[in-house]
Amino acid sequence: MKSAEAQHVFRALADPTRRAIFEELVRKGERTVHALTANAGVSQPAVSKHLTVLKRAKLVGNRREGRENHYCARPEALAPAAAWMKDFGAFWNERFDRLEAVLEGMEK
Amino acid sequence: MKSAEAQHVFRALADPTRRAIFEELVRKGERTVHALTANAGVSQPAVSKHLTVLKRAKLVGNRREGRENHYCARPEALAPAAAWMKDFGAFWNERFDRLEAVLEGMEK
DNA sequence: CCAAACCATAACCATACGGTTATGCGTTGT
DNA sequence: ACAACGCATAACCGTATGGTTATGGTTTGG
Repeated sequence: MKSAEAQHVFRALADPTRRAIFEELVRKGERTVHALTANAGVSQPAVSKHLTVLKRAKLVGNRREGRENHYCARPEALAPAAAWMKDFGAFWNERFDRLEAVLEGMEK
Repeated sequence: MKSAEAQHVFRALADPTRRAIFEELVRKGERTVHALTANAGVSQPAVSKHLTVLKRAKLVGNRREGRENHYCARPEALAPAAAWMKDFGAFWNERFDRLEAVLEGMEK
């Protein structure tokens, strides 16, 4: 099922440091681990571990280039969580019917 | 900031048992702790603790009636998480700009 | 009135989690 | 060649988390 993916996404987003890393990748685009560590407020190994969790949720991708590892955000991976909100967020359904079509496009 | 609320919501949704409880409340409406325990797959105290977490995130409300405690879903509380997705889900913004205006109505 | 029902809290336990420092391995500049 | 860099992994640690059983306080049915 898709809810299995949603689990990884929700779990990944539950940590503020992880969200901050994801946010930086969304705003600034591709980033090396070194660059991310500078703003993360935690050690480099901690950043690496967070990136592993984000990658498991498919929220980030990486591109190895020599000794550098470039990570980028994959916001499409939010889709499972968004789909869950669609199904169980009555508020969402009421006011954002248009979203339905959007999410269907995402499924495939 | 609103992100503080988003933290509680994301944290609450990170656990599958908690999501299941929320789902049941959304689908079946108001429910007692006893009724929720029947389908939760965990003990009654566990359900009570999950409900406490959900309540902290304002995802549920409760109404004491004699010895029974009736809980109900408050899907509006998903809004902070939805807003976060709006801000950092570039995929959505790109292809579904219309969503932005709608979400702004949500903020207030 | 008294036993049973409903629920929350307490006390406890194993494990997961987020963080650290230490290390090691490939890569790169000089 | 080799020192320095970039990153991941290992080893470790304190605390949070999710679960359990035990308990106790109201409330209710008979």
